Amino acid sequence: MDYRSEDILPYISTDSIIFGLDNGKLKVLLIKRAIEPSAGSWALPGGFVLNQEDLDMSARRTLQNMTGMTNMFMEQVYTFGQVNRFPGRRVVTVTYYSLINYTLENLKAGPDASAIHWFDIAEVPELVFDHRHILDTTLNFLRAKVRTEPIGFELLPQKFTLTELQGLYEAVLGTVFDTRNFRKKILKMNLLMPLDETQVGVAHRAARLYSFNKETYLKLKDKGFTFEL
Amino acid sequence: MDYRSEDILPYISTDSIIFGLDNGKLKVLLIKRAIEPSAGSWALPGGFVLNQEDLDMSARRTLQNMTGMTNMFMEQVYTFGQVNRFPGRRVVTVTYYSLINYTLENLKAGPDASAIHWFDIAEVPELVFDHRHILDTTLNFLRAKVRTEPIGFELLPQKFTLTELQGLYEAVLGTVFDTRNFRKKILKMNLLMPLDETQVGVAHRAARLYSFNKETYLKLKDKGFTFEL
DNA sequence: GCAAAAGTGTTCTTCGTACACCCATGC
DNA sequence: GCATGGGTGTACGAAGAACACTTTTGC
Repeated sequence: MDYRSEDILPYISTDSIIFGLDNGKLKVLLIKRAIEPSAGSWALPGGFVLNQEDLDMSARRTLQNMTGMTNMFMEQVYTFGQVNRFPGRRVVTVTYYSLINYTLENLKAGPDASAIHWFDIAEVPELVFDHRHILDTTLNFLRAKVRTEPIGFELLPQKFTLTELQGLYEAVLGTVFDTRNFRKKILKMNLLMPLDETQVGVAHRAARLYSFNKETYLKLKDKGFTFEL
Repeated sequence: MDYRSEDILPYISTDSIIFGLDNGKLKVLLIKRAIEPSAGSWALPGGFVLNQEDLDMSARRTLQNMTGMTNMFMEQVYTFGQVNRFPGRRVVTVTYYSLINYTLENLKAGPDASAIHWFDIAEVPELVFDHRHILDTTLNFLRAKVRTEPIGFELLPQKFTLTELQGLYEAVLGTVFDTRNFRKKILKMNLLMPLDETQVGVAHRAARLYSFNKETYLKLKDKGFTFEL
């Protein structure tokens, strides 16, 4: 995790907005900076891009170092390059967001951070630089995207109940759906495989589990189908 | 237009995809490179970002130098940063697109270009580096955007006919609309002001002119209205 | 008067929305 | 047996899609 200065692109960083879902709440992963400028403040995880590294790889590396995960869902959002967005020098940052299956285990803060923490999206502390603006922009981007592409599933375990799915959309979009209409709509798309399994260990009627069928989605998409919620 | 090397960010450029509408055809403005690498090839207009210049300003400067226009509609699309996208050195490029009211007058190629030309979107020549990929990505972006935000008007003169408007959407989206349904839908939004003017100099019944009412749109948008075509 | 584009309504189908009760399970 | 969430259908209204003819103007 230590790089020689001749190995990095001095003007370009990537920052990542990592979303997770905990108990029907949308969460975002933040780090506490251990290095100047603004050591001790909360910030989005990120870092400088290496000379021999694609932008996407840079963002993936950040997330991989913290979570150990590879092959996670990740997309570029926007590039912020105001002259004075970063104190003391010019840094343009390319931002990515990621949707991961929320776990508290195995989070590593990394050498540049003294702490790492999941924050409820409604309780994010003050952030360094323009990171609050970046977060807001990304959240709007996510809200638009989640309604027109079936990416929400990335936040859930592979097997999930329809109630969990509805809760995910309610958390991300900040709205409430009618249960009957929501089920009707999502099931009519034929993207969900009903499994011969139900929840276990719940103190009420156990819900049927479903899984998202990505192959079917890709086939339907080719034929002109668009996911829309 | 000549900058000292200490005034530029050596790793970051902006490229612009400039769209215009000519006679119901979507066009894109390209330059012929006058400098190495790949002098003599067609390319997207662009250039390095200055040290004391926001990314948006860099893209605007490019367009301003070519057209003399200021305050044109312009939006960031995506940032391309593959290690080997540019020959010989690492350059990350932030791409913008612009929609302008098509004119052939006053186009200046600038010092880095030996020619400048509007190409029909279906007849774009071979482009340098990854510019073909950038153009394709931007075209997809535009197609998605134009259906959910009233940006298409930027391609038309201030006063236009409904037939011109329909032709614009058909050119951008590559589809055909039913005239009656198109008019019904667009007029019901109440975003168009019918003017007491009609076309002149046409060899058939003169069409009524309309203009887009941006203030009304912004008010409606605040109340939750979304443009959708 | 004819060529060329402007302008206009109705029907049918599809989709969105509103709404309330019984079911299965764990404790 | 009761508390908790799971699961289901129908009726109404709104919006989208299909479709053809008359009007105006320049030449």
